[in-house]
Amino acid sequence: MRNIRKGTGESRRGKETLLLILDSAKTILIEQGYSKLSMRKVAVGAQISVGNLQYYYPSKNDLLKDMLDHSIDEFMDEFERLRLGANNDPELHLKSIINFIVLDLGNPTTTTFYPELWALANHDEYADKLMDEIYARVRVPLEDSIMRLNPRLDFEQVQKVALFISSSMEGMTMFVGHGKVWNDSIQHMANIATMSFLQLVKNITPDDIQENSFELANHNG
Amino acid sequence: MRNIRKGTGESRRGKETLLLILDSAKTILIEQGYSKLSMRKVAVGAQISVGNLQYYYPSKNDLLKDMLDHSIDEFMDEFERLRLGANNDPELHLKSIINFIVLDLGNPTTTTFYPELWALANHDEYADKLMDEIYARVRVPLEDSIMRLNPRLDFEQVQKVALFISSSMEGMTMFVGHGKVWNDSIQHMANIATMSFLQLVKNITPDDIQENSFELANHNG
DNA sequence: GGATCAATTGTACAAGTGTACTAGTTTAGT
DNA sequence: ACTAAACTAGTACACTTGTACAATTGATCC
Repeated sequence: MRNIRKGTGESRRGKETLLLILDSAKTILIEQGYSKLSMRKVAVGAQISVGNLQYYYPSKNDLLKDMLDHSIDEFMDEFERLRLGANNDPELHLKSIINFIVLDLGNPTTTTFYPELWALANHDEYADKLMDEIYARVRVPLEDSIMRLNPRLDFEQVQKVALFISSSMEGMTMFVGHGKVWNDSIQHMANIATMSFLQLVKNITPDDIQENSFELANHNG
Repeated sequence: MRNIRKGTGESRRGKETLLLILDSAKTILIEQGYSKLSMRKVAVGAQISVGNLQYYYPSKNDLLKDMLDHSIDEFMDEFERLRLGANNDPELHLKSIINFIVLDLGNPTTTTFYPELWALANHDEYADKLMDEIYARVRVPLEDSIMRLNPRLDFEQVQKVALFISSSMEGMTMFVGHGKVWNDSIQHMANIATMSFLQLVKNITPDDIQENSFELANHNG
């Protein structure tokens, strides 16, 4: 709630409407996509008038910002809980993170919200900055596990392996997410991911990363 | 050009305008996102009148369909060329596919077009069907290589490993794509991907995939 | 029991939207 | 040269959009 009009949403009643608004906006984004998200629809969804909506969020952009913040906080809260209950064994910790993230893709909200965010980030500076922040935070526990499992890597290399693992999991969203063709296989995908990432982390050497590109695209056959 | 009005775009001149239209629409989708894509803007971009645009595409939806078809065909043509020049060695073939796809993510068009498509697929049936078709075709050469590199897997398992590899690469789009924070590391990411996927394909067993989920989320510590 | 400010409503407007429709111009075939 | 079809432009309409604004209700405090 950082983008509301100053001195607003401070009473109990005000806070309730604020949540109704954010919930309505999120629901519309998820069910209909950003192109169908309008102030009027949000107002209807929150069962308030357009004027009242504008009292809280003078512009659509202000609403969008807060909605993104709010939606992402919900995920980060859950993720933080997972971090706190971290296992001392880095391998088990890594496994639990992988399982958590991949299975979370099956959540209907996650399945549709994040692709919207990625598309938005290509044209909206705020969404772009927000994305960087979330995924940087998601990578932290990954980096920690990788570092401990493979001391040969320097931090820059650890970062890149963590980035690979994290982005790799995100990519499954469009295929194993809720309602997607391969949704039934989501647990199998989590298994493959676990096995694959663990082997990667244990066996990768600095040379594997730095290795020069071999020219294949041009002279193959 | 399957969704144009019947008996349209058959003269040389007509075909030219058709391409101008599709190009304009694609440019707007990439530069401004789907929410800003309007018939008027497309007409301006193609330097024709709205009326003329409607002559080719009676409805916005018809235009959208053809635009998606057309944009995807461009990628598939390139990809098909890669397939035809396939190496007999399945390992080299796999490597070349990985390198091609990952490095293609750095293409500005790819970077922004595909996230738009993924978001669209969550709310548009046609985009959803189209996505299934593209990625199924991308998976074919992957499945072929995997099958030859690891005969222990049955076809269903091969499919899942191919799906994992394919979706994994797509996930990098938002991080190493054009203009993204990690774009400089795109070749390193391709290296990690190559190393990781190759090890996965060679070493994975049917048991790794089928394995029951271990319960970690609930009782950790 | 006013005073003060948060919360809510309703209306209004300019700009943009998709699309229907009419009337022209250009092109190609005979 | 005539004709039919392909192509192009322009206008019009009903509807949605974001946002500005005035007016009213509600609650809280001294």
